[in-house]
Amino acid sequence: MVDDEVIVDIATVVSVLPVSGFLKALEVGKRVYELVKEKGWEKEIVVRNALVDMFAKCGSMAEARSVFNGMDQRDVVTCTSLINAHILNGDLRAAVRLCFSMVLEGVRPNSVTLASLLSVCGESNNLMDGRCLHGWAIRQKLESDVMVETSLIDMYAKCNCIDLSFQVFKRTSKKKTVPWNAILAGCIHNRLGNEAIKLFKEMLIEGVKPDGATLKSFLPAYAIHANLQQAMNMHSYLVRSGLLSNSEIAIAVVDIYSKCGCLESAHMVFNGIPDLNKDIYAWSVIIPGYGAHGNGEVAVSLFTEMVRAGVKPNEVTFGSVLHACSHAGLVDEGLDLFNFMLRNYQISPKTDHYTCIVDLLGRSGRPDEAYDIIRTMPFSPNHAVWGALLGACVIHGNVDLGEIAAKRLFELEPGNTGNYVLMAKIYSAVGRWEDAENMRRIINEIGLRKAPAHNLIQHSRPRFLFTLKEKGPSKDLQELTDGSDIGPKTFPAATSVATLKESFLAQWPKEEEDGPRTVKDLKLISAGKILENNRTLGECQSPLCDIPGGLTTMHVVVQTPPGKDEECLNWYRSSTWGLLRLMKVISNSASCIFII
DNA sequence: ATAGGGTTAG
Repeated sequence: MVDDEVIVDIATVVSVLPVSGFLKALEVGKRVYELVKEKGWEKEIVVRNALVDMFAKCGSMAEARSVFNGMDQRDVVTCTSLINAHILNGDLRAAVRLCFSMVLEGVRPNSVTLASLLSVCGESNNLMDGRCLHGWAIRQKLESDVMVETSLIDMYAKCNCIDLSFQVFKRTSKKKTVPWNAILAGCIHNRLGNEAIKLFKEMLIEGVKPDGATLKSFLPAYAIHANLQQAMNMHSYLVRSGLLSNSEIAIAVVDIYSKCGCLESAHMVFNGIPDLNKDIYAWSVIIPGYGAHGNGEVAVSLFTEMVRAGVKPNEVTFGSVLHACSHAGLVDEGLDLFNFMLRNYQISPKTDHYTCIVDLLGRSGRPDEAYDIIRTMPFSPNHAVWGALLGACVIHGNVDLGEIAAKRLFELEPGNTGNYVLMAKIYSAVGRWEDAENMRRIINEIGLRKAPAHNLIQHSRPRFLFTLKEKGPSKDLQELTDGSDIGPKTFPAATSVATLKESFLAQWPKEEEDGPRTVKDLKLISAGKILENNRTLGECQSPLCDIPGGLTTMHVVVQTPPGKDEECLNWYRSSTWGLLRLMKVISNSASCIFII
């Protein structure tokens, strides 16, 4: 366009900058910046926003910052762009800090801002920050935004709190596809296959149209279930609806048939995928499919086929093919592949790879070599690696190595009686009855102590910052936040409790008479500590609370004049304190608890 | 015409 002397306007540069960002084409972006300066468009906020975003997406934080700092006026897009840049850099703290300074500058975050922050909380399993942001969303009155709801559902599900996802989901309008997709994906993430299938049916009944993402989220439900009849029903639905021509969906079907143990059908669907679309993910479904069912030869030949097709194997693929080898006892193939991985791909083997090799060598009657591998591992072997060696020793009746492995396993998994069982088997096999009896005795002792089994799934119940016992939060809030604190607000950190009480009351406009009269009680979380009358009550674990500049969360009980609760409340809601939330009206005499 | 939620592997 420029070369052809077509007239370029602001819309042109604003359209081309996101493309530069997407392609990480920094040089192009810089040329556009030159053009912008030439034309004198730097004052335009849209243009500068697009520039900030472009530089950030190209990984050039310094230039993004410099454009940002040079702006005399910023809007929510400017800030969100830079927040995303911080997230891209893996710096959530910086992102949140920016979010709060944005509020101080008078720029209100919107659903897009929240969605970005929530999404990173989910990815990093950061439930604490996620909950704080939820609270913040409530106070910003953004919690009913469908985008925020979707992000919340996703965040809670990724933090393994599917119950909270459902609570948010319950409140959505249920008209749009995306929240459904989020809750379906959340169920799958939490391995709730039945629940997902039920929801999918509900979705159809409600008349919500499933899209490609819905099916991609939902199909793994059948892999969890591994019910062949149901799987075939779904398969025929996908054929009839034409959705199977979508390769990603076809790959999901391959996985379903593999999990159902129906490799013939799995392979048939796999063959139906165009070669060009057989990416690393497709191969990573079919190879372990054969591996899991003991057909190592096919798994290895598929692996070879994949490499020949020009798809570069990675850690995962090597893991599956090694597992297939160890499962099928293909010693030479497995060792060859292990060396191939080290030599040709510079992939540093992980614990799973070592487990396979130890298992392979050990079970094929080469336990000494297996032990050599363990000794030369670059990191300390975990229970799986020692377990593979112990298992091999059981097969071959190798007491000495068995004892070495068992000793480590007893330390690593003190509650796992299975290791003692295996050791007892070895002793029995070689006629060391007393030692075997000794193992049996220990197993009983462990049973009596009721030591937690090593493989018990730990439920990740949310830990609360604190709860208000006798004056619990109101029901609707409890439903959403489970009674826990819902997060910090911007407020000077070093303020004393007394000053806070005063300033709280001072918010009420002088000309109004019927305002809150006294602060009955005030609890404060400040700079990571929960304080009451300057005494530390406990640690606040949210990293958001010790952000420089000061963030404070307060619980306040205020005495308001009879009949004036609502009025006082509404005023506080719209006041400069702004981020205020009523927890509970204690009695008719109108004392209230606020969380700020 | 600038920011953007749900979506793949062992």
